[in-house]
Parts: sequence; structure tokens; C-alpha cells
Amino acid sequence: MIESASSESVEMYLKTVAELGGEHGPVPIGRVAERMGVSPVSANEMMKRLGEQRLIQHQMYKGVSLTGDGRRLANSVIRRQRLWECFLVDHLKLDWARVHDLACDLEHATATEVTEALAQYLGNPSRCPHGNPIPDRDGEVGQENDLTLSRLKVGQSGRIRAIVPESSDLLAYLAERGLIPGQSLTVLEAAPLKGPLTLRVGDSQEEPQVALGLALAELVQIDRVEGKSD
Amino acid sequence: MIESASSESVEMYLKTVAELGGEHGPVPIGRVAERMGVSPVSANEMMKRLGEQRLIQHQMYKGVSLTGDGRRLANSVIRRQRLWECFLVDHLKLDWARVHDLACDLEHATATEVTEALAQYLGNPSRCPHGNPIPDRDGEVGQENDLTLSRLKVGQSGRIRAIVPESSDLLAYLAERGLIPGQSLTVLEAAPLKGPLTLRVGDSQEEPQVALGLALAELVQIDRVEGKSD
DNA sequence: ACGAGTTATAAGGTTTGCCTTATAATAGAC
DNA sequence: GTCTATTATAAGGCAAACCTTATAACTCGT
Ligand SMILES: [Mn+2]
Ligand SMILES: [Mn+2]
Ligand SMILES: [Mn+2]
Ligand SMILES: [Mn+2]
Repeated sequence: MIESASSESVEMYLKTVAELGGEHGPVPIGRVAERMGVSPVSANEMMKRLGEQRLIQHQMYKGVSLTGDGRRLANSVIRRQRLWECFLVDHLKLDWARVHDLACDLEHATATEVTEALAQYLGNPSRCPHGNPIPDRDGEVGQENDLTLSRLKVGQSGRIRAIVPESSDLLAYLAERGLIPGQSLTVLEAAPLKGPLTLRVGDSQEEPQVALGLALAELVQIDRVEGKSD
Repeated sequence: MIESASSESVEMYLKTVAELGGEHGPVPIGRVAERMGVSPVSANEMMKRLGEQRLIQHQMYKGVSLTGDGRRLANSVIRRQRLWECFLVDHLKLDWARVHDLACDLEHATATEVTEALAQYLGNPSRCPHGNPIPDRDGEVGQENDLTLSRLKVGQSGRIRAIVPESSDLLAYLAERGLIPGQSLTVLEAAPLKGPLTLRVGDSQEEPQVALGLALAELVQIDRVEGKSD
């Protein structure tokens, strides 16, 4: 658990690789560059450096995956971010859709000491306000089932577990429509040709209906399912 | 109140200039370099940049002083730091002598939005845990009287208001001896030739006595004075 | 088996914030 | 007034992260 001094840049690269699935399989460096808004050449340079530090492993023309150290460091960053998100929402009452970005700054300036005291202060929450799991202090996260709203059939109901990825625009859009973790919903209609879903949000028959594009529905993870399974 | 994007480095330079008295008179750049642990040449280069941005004013061979913008930015950094110190001590229960350094990291990663929500959460405290005033959101701080423990005469009593500057080593040393803001004390003896003071810390006659070098006593600001004035 | 698109590498450049060494200018102490 | 310590500037360098442009190598779908 040697938390060698790592720059904000290094932390963000590792976090991005983790979010793109770098714990499980190789992530194309182009994806990383895209997500981080840097040129592929820049991302490549950084991957070379991270490889030298044994934080990632680079399979040529396939992509990068996290080593043990890399995974732990990435999850430590994610832990810090999500704990801050909890604090900003629960205590400072800041906007649910904005805290992700605010916490993304704080995460790099937070000593382990502060992280652990914060975790205790918050009662060791297991999820961030957007429903995503908070890694434990050893940098481990449990796997989740991967059911998404886009896979629900007409008539099925579920409860929103999390939004992935946590982008402000996306979060703001979903929040406006009441689509936040814990919310239950039912798919009333699915337009053909990958068209939008029509949802009933909440339990009451009187709730306004919500139309949601399938691409967005893919980013909404679902917990429980009820209703006919086909 | 244009909070133009300023780097951590710029913020630290401005904070340092402010702490060295740059609101009032010119601060020699050598002092700044020394305090920041950089070479005088580096500090000079930075001062040139800060001058171009109209954050400081440089009087050749005299030193630098803060402009209005520079003072506001410096005080905004100090505000962020001291608010975080309050949070870390009061809520996270972290060590009084360590929070200064921990907050010095957080201060640069804290959006105005977060700062103001934090201030409200904390009940708009007016002082940090080390007794120093928290600038208001407009970047203003009131002046304090400048009585220090080193100036108390034998027999006089006072109450510790603040420790300046806030260096971890200094804070840890003083905390070990019970010398924290709010604590009342009496000077029992002052050794000749700039020798150490002997103090009674607290009100009870049974308290252990504390010996404190005059150089350290200069860094302890005193609020009230009682006892014969000479 | 080939070609399109992706991925990798090479080369050269920028900005920020540091460094050292050397020299010039100045202020302040004596 | 002169000398010394401080302060300023010039010159050259370095590392981290970025960039663009160009070329080479590879994968994969058809
Ligand atoms: Mn971040
Ligand atoms: Mn979150
Ligand atoms: Mn700082
Ligand atoms: Mn303080």
C-alpha cells in the first residue's frame, strides 16, 4: 500500500482506465484519450510512463489494463471522489448533478488521513449519490450486475441503482426527469428501430411520463426487476 | 470579483506574500523565496509574472506588495484554508497541529460554490482553530492588535488568541504544552539576556509550569491582559 | 487477402515552474 | 564614502504534460 506521490494527471489517467473497464480487460488507449479530452499521442506517452511505473500493462494494439498497484491507486482516487460527493450532497446540500465535478478536484488534494476520517464521519457509505459503489480503503470494489434500463422490456419495472458514467450533463438531464438512484419506474412503451422508451417514473399512475432515448437508457443501471420477463 | 483561473503555485505565492505582510508594505522577495523553499531567482520570475497580471506591485530593491486583486485572491485562498481547518478539526476530529498542512492542499481544489456552502455549514466561523481570522467572501480581513506573549511582563496574565505563523512543528510543540487559543496563562518569570519565559498555563495554581523561549513567545498572540502593567 | 481504420512511434514545439551559475545594480551598515 | 549583503537580470537547462504532423505497424471486417 505504498502511496507513492502521484500527480493529478496520473491519478486521472488511472481513474479513467478503471472506469473504462481496465480492471477486467484491455482498454484501447484511444478510448482513454477521448474520455480525457487529450490527443491519442499524449495518452500514449502517459501510458508509456504508467507502464514504466508498473501501474498498467500495455498489450500492443489491444489496450491497457491495470496492474494490482494501478487498480488500487485508481480505486483509491474513486473512493476519495465518491466520499466527497456524499459530503457535498448530504452535508453541504450542493447540487446532485454538480458534485461529481467538484469532487473531481478535491479527490487529488485529499490525504489518506482525511479520506478515512471523512469516511467515518459519513458513516462509511457504500455508494455515492449517483449510486456507484465506494471502494474500500484497500482499493477493492465488488462487482455489480450489469442490467441497464435499455434492456428492460415493455411492462417491466425496476429501480434505478446508479448512473454510469457520471457526466454532469447527463446527470442534470436525468435529474430534471426524476431519474435518480432509488427511483422506481416502469417501461410503458419501446419505440421500434432503437427508438426512445416511454417510462412511468414512480409508482403512482398519475406521474408524468418520460421519454428517454435508448442511448441514455444504457447508462442507467437497474437493480430490481418486476413484471413479465418478456 | 473575477476569479480568473490561477494555479496552485500562483495561489501559494500570493498567500505567502499576504502572510508576510504584503497588504501593508513591500515584502522582500528573498523572504518569499525562503518561506516557500524556492530559489530567489524562481521567486523573482514568479513575481514578474504576478506583476504582469496586476496581482502584485514590485518596488525595485524593496519588495512586493499586493494590489487590490492580489489581496482579494490571497485572502480568498486563506479563507478556503481556514474554513477547511475548522471542518477538519471540528467535524473530522483531526489533529489540531496537522490540519494546517492538510487544508493547504484542499484550499486549491475548492470552488467558490464549495467554499460558501462549507462556510454556511460551519456556521460562518470568524477564526480558524489556530485563532487566525477567516477573511470574508469579499477577501477582507480586519486588523488585529499585535500584542505577543513575548511582550508580557512578569506577573501579567493573558489569553492566547492565535499562533502566527501556522507551522506544523511549531503548532505541535505548543499543543504539547497546552498553548492553544483560548488558553489563559501568566508569566511567572522572564530569564535575563533574552532567556526563556516561565509560564503558568491555566488558572489553577496546580498546573505544571512551562518554559518557553522568547523567539517562540513572539509567535503567540495575546488577547487580554491582566495584572500589573510593568 | 486486402484495405480501412486504429494504434504506435518519431520529431519537434509549447507552457509552467522549477533549477544553477554568473553578473550587475543597489541599499544599508560602518 | 566605501564595502558588503541583498536584489535583479541574463543565460541555459530540466521535467511534466500537453500539442501537431508524419509515418509505420497492426487488426479486423468483408
Ligand atoms: Mn479529478
Ligand atoms: Mn458519484
Ligand atoms: Mn496550499
Ligand atoms: Mn489555522
